[in-house]
Amino acid sequence: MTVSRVFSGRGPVSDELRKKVILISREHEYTPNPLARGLAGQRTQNLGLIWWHMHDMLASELMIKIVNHLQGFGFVVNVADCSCWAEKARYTRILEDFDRRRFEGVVAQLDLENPGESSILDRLRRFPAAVIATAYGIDAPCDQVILERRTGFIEAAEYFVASGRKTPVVMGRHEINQPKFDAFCRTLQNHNVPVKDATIIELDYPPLYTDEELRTCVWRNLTRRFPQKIPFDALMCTSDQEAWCAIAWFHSRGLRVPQEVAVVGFGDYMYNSILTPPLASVDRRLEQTACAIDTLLMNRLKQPDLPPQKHVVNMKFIWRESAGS
Amino acid sequence: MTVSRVFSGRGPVSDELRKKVILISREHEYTPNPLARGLAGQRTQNLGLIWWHMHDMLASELMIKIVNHLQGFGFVVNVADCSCWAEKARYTRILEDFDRRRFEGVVAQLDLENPGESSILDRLRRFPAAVIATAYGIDAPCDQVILERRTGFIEAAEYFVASGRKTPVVMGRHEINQPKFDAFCRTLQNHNVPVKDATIIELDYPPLYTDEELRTCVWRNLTRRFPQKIPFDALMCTSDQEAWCAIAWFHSRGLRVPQEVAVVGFGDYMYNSILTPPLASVDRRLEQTACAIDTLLMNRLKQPDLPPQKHVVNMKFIWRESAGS
DNA sequence: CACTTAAAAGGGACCGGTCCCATATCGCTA
DNA sequence: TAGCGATATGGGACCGGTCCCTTTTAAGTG
Repeated sequence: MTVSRVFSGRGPVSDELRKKVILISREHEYTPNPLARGLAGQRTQNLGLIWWHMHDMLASELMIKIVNHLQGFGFVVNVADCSCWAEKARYTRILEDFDRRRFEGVVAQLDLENPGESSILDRLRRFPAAVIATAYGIDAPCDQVILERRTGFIEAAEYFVASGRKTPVVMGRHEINQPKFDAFCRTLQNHNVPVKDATIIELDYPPLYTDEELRTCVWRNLTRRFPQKIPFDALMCTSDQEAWCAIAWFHSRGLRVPQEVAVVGFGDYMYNSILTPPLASVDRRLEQTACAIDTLLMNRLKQPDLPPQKHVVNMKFIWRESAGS
Repeated sequence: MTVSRVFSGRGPVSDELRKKVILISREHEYTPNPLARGLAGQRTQNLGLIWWHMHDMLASELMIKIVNHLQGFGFVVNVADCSCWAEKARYTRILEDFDRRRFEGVVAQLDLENPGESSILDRLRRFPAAVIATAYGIDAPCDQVILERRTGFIEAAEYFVASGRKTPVVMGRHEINQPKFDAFCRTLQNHNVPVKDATIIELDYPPLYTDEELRTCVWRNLTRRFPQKIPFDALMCTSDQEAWCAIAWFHSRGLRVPQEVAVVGFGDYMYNSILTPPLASVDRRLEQTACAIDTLLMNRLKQPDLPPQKHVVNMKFIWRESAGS
């Protein structure tokens, strides 16, 4: 009937009648039933958001920002979490459910590095989808925002060199950080700083860890590797936590930060400007990332046939006193 | 038709026919359409989760835990955020939308202290709802989990007294923390420790603040109030951030923590066991809170006519070195 | 004023389930 | 074997919209 035209906005209705409909429906507190709408037409005003693991500050903060933005566009956002890394099947099942529920679009956090994701990508392709990827140059058949973490390492390395450090090193878990280590080392080489085995300090804590475990791991590795004197004058870490642990260890050795060792963290989570010394870090650019995701998804909804878009967000070095001057 | 019976589980079907239906539907990859189901029956398998402001670590972590649990029960969770404190209208509008979409239940974070919430409560009552409340003894007509923060303050005060501190004080934003201050002071009095004006150090930073602003505020207030010697030997704070700022200030004055001042934070966010001195704090009991919410909501869905339930979660003092011994 | 043409309004099938009720099936007793 | 009740199955209206197509209305033209 005509009422449908008024509320959906498609099809011609005379101004006079439209006003009458609106008036009457307001009287009766009528609003279209979203379920019926979804069943008949295809617009459910529902979006899905699926995350590999939300228990991660980047993930959760980002999620909240995205939810907030998408809400602003009038969507209802359904959140799903696949915290078990191993369970690819669960991820797929959730996507299937999204499909059944006729969600209009999906925001997915995905590790495109992992070749096993292809079955997920297949399903994802059925929606207008925007993927947050941590991959390095992989072509997925959907829109993606790429979190380029390496820029943080490059900028830190450059800062170290520029401020006269002779022997910068980098520390972190090896498995997931190799590309960042490479970027760091390459930058040093580009500035004629020799890269040795000792330039990379590998940590071996598990993917899910307590602060206590992290602390023990950092102290153990540093103590084992450098029982006497430390052969470096600048340390880049893959997280702020690691950086704080390292600083505590340096202090326990009587080393001053940044005079004797410069330290830079990664992520810029919190407390960095509160504690002493204020910790230099790398800003994750959450706001930009969230905006990029939203824009990509909204554009895709408007123009489904656009070729896949790619948006790179470069994370940025933030100077604070721990980096020295 | 019979298929509906098989999938919905209500109504009698012979085993033979049931097997046949399942077999065939598997062949055709058939699964019931949730939208149609919601439209006809009333079970949408949708839950709503509405938060006053998610940009808050307690809120976001809690939300993630709850989403995770509820997912486990086969629900799809819709997340909504009303970050603007002032906008009560928005909250109500979102609840109306939940209603229209026939959500089966709602988890709501709400500040029951605020008398203006009654219109929200009215709407909330239409659903099976579980409310996370920060209120002190208010009776709402729905299930609630009450986050009892005061226990943390009471336990800290008791610890201070027991460990021989003579002049403990408490610090924080006045507006929202008065009940906690009261609990702290009352505990001191119960142990015959005199409470003076100086026992409460009020901070005046805004509800939304940067780390920088917080730091400045703490330093300014401490410096202004205690230009010479500090008249206390133990400090309880309303957040870990405040505690770290205070510790930094004490260090700048040459005071040792915990020897000359014991310090306890609140929230036990992160880094507390990594940094020096390890910071005593109060655990927010997120896991318990999330479980309580889930249980309450699931029970309510099963038995809608149960009288409103109330579950109190007591936050708990966590000893670490900064509290002294 | 008759005649074309476009815009506005309404009719009815359909989306894919659930639910009430009528009918079919079956075993059991009298 | 007719009669009965309980369980199984199928029919049809309905939930509340959208969309295609037809009919009505209004405006524009020779």
